[in-house]
Amino acid sequence: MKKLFWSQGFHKTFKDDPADAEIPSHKLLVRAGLIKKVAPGIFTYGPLALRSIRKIENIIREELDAVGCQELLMPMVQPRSLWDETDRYGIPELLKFKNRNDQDFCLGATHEEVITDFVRNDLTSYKDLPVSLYQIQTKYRDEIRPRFGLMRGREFIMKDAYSFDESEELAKASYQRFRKAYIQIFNRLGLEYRVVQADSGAIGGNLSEEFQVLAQIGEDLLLVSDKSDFAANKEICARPYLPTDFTSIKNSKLKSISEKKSFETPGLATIQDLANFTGIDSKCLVKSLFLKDDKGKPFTVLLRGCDELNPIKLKKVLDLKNEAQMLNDQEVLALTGATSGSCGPQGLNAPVYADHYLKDFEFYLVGANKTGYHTQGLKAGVDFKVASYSDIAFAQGGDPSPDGHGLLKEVRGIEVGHIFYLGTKYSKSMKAIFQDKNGKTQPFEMGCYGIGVGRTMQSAVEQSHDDNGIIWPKSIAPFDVHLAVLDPKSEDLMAYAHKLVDGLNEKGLTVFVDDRNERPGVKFKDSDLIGLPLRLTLGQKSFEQGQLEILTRFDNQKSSCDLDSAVGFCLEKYKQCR
RNA sequence: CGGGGAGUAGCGCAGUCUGGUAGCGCAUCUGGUUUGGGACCAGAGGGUCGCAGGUUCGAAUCCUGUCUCCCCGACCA
Repeated sequence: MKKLFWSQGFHKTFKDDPADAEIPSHKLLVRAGLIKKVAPGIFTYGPLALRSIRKIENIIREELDAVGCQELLMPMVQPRSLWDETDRYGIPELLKFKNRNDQDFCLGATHEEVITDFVRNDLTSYKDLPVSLYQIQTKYRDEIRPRFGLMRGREFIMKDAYSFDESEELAKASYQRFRKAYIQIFNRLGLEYRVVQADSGAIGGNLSEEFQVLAQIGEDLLLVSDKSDFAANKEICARPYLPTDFTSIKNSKLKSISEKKSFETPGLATIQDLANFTGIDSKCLVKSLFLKDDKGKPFTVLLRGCDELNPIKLKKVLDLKNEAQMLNDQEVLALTGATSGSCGPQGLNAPVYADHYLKDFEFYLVGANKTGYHTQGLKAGVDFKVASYSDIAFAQGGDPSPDGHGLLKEVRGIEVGHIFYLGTKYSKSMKAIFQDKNGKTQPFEMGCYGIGVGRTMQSAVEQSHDDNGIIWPKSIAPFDVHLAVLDPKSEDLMAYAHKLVDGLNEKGLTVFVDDRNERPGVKFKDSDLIGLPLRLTLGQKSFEQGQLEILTRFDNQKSSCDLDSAVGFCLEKYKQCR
């Protein structure tokens, strides 16, 4: 549809913010009538929202088609049997149900199983590779807590793509092709974003990047270099080793901690307490954490006092199935004989894993394993054994960038895209194999690639709005032009409006015409709220003077032109829009 | 699941403490006056006050139970 006359269609806007919305983009999408909640995390997309979604989808289609990816459509309802093959039916996000024959099904939360099943047995030769396929489809994930409108929904539109290759090297080449296509896509969408290193999470694999739209309300914490394009999700951001400056020990009232002795430290519970008590900077102190692995076996983790344990890094270093759990107070007491705050690594029946920043710690000042006491002068390797030194703490803003260029700063992002190299995780468990050049059977090397379509739309709104409403990037605006006809009862005016719309349509611009019997103020407010790139105002007064007024929404600048040359003028103005 | 808050007209809310038979703004409909930044006047429609039970002459209001929604956290392919 190239044009829409409001009085003939259904569209509703609202003055009040919805009570359940917290962030601007959510409020604006609801107020502008684009989306309406049906149940938590489940929305109806109104006609205008759908137009924007279709534009996003089409940009995705064009760029993926350009790299040889084929579109298909998989079912939303999936049989349990497929998920049992990969042992993923237990994932709590799956919405499960039975049919009348008591057979188990779930709603598609992702489609690795279905796509792998689609190609196996039919894609059998290396000669047919590489293959990549994508779909744009509604997914359902039974999120614990949906929020922020389309940002974290239960039902959401997603583009998911999958690649199949004959070797790791070629799979990684496919990954890079998708990466490039994604960059094209997000550039065309007009979003401010970063490509960040990411955790591959439960989906598996070991090469993974996220496309993060930068926004204050983003749920993800990112670390980005101020000097290079390095960026990583804080969850996994590496932390280059740096030696610690120990001068605060000399300047403290202890002067030195090399002499081995215990002393009373009543009531100290945190590292900050100990730092205040001793006058030593927390970065020269060591915190001892006590955790247990999958099997409940306890172990000790040592970090600098100023650092925070990163459970995802720890999980990888220790090759755990799940993230390690902290011991509770009773368990700590049972293990160390002291209450937490007075515990250390020495003399325990629990292996010790230390952060690599502790490598140059000559003497440790830690809890004495006796409530209310600390011990100084302990030496790693003498008083306790360290199983490994590795990077297990969170990187933070101000740390050096792992790529050696600049310092990291913390920003927030909305994950709108995610690309993974999967390896053979799914192809192996589902026996999806092909014959290579030597006639040997091999499992496919796979990759998977997602884009949250609705989330992308809302991210654009989050990134581009003002107090009065949305400011659509023109690449995804529901219509290109908002034509406010102030006096729709005037036949002359409406006749001109029709002519103008036809002229604009001919030049490829789509037009949303506000021809309602409303007062001008209402129309201006609604046009600001809906936020199409160009607003044309057609009123009786200016019409009689032969003038048409034009406002570019992105900078709210007004100009006007002769009625006769309006189409050309609009085209010029449209070009200036972002 | 833990902690907090809330369910009253399509939307946003007051009324609940102190029980007396439901109200305001927006939206909707009718008539009129208006008409370049969310108009005004007059009138109208629309609510078993989340649900169930109890107390009471009488319950939106008090008691018990239950369901749902929102926020913070845990989770997140």
